Amino acid sequence: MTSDVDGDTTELSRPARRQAEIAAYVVEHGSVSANDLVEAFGVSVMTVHRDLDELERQGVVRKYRGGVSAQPTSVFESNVAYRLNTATAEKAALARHARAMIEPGMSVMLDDSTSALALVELFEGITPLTVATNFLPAISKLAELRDITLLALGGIYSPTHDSFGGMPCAEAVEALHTDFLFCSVSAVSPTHAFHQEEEIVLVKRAMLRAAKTKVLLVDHAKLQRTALHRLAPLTDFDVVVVDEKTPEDLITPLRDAGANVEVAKL
Amino acid sequence: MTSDVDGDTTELSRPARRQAEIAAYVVEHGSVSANDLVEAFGVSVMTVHRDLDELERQGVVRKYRGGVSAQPTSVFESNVAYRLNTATAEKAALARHARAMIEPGMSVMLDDSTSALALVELFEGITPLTVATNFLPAISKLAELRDITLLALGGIYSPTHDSFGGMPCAEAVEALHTDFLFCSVSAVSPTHAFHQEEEIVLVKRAMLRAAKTKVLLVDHAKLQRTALHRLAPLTDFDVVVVDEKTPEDLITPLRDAGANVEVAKL
DNA sequence: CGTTCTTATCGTCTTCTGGTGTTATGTTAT
DNA sequence: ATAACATAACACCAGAAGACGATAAGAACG
Repeated sequence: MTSDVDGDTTELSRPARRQAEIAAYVVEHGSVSANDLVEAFGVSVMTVHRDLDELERQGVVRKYRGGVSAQPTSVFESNVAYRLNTATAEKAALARHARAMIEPGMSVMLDDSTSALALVELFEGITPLTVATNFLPAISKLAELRDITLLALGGIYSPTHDSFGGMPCAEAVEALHTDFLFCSVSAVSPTHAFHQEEEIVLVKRAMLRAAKTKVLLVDHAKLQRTALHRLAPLTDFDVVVVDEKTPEDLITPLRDAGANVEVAKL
Repeated sequence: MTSDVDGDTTELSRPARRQAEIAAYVVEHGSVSANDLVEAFGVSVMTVHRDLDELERQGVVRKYRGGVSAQPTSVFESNVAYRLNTATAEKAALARHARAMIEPGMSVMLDDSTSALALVELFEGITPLTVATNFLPAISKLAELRDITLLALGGIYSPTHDSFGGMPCAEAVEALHTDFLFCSVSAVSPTHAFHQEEEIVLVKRAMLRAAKTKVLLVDHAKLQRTALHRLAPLTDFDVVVVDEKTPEDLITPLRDAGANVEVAKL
């Protein structure tokens, strides 16, 4: 039996999904041998090793002779493959809601979040548009679109996030000023937004400074989690968008704390 | 009959090749109708339009009702699809020669040239390595490689070159200093390197300032052409690599002018 | 020195998407 | 209004790449 992390199991190719599941399995067990995984997932040793190689490349596990061990769960949680797997329907709803705010001719900044990626899919038709992002999948997609001015935010590539970061990226952000920022984080308390990794926080903070209207996209799973680094108070965002499945009693505290919460329908 | 721009017709997918040929056709005829192209290339109207859309996106032609017209040939010549089509064997040889200069642990900068792209293919095995580039195909490829620190040089995306440029890019370059720069240009005289587009020149100049050892990759076709903007004297480059097919009487003038010319074998 | 684990290489299979034409609908000119 | 042209929306096909396992060669461990 495979340990199903999340309810949602659509989207994403089979190997990628299995890799995410293996990652979860490893995190859960601390450390396991290749043979354990062969049994648990019913694939050949070779395939297991290939999966583990990829996960190691992304920085999620460490390989040693005889098995693998998990890295701190923080990096697992910010792993792209994992994130792509979770709450895709909710993210699509958030993206549609965000899209409605954008008018042709505007400039938009996107962070390296899968929610932002969902938004990119909807850009065709709101042209012309200027989009700045440090997220490689988003960059690749936008490069193929007409009538979109793409401003890539360079920096040091992170295989875990599939995006660019570090000081070079922060500097690139600082040179800009856009109408909108759409971003997401890994955890949201009633008062603040949080993220696990300091490097990412660095870039996100810069982005917050570089945009006029700041929008935070939050699927309801984020509201019950916590993470290490405090990114910013929710009142720093002009809008906080949550999905429809968010229970009322989680929304109220946000509003009480002064956040401007909107609910994305469907 | 299709107008064959260059002797070489390998590499590159069929549609991409046809698009390059269509582009050449349009440049030659100044302006043509879609139906002309249907006859000339033996494909359906729909396909012609799709090709033209793509070429327009790249900035190579302008569409209007009833046909298309050519843009200045300079942009045609710097079109990626076109460049990928030319002298692939020579570029591979140049790349192999360049590869031999690189040792594990070094930092390398690449410009948005197809010669540089050929070099990327050879990077596996020279790890660890730090690579900085503004060329999207190179970035995508490098992102998948292990043990390579990828530093993306962001900026404004150019569909024609499939790379990032402008001031943001130049600034990103200025913040760096690498061991090597491998770059190429569109034309080389006995004394100078040239390029058609000012924006590109801006970035390349910055790159020249940001690297310790500067290597210019030149396939022999470049030696008989000229272009608008003077980029730099050849003596600014530590090495100028030419391919084996270059006639002696084209190499001698370069050496006489003080360039350090090396010939890439095979 | 053998055992266990890992990697390399090959062949097969499948999946998928890129490329295309056809038909139908929309748009712009005259 | 109608003809010419452009786009949109299917559906099809093929080639390529991905995914996987079996086997064999290689490396680390005891």
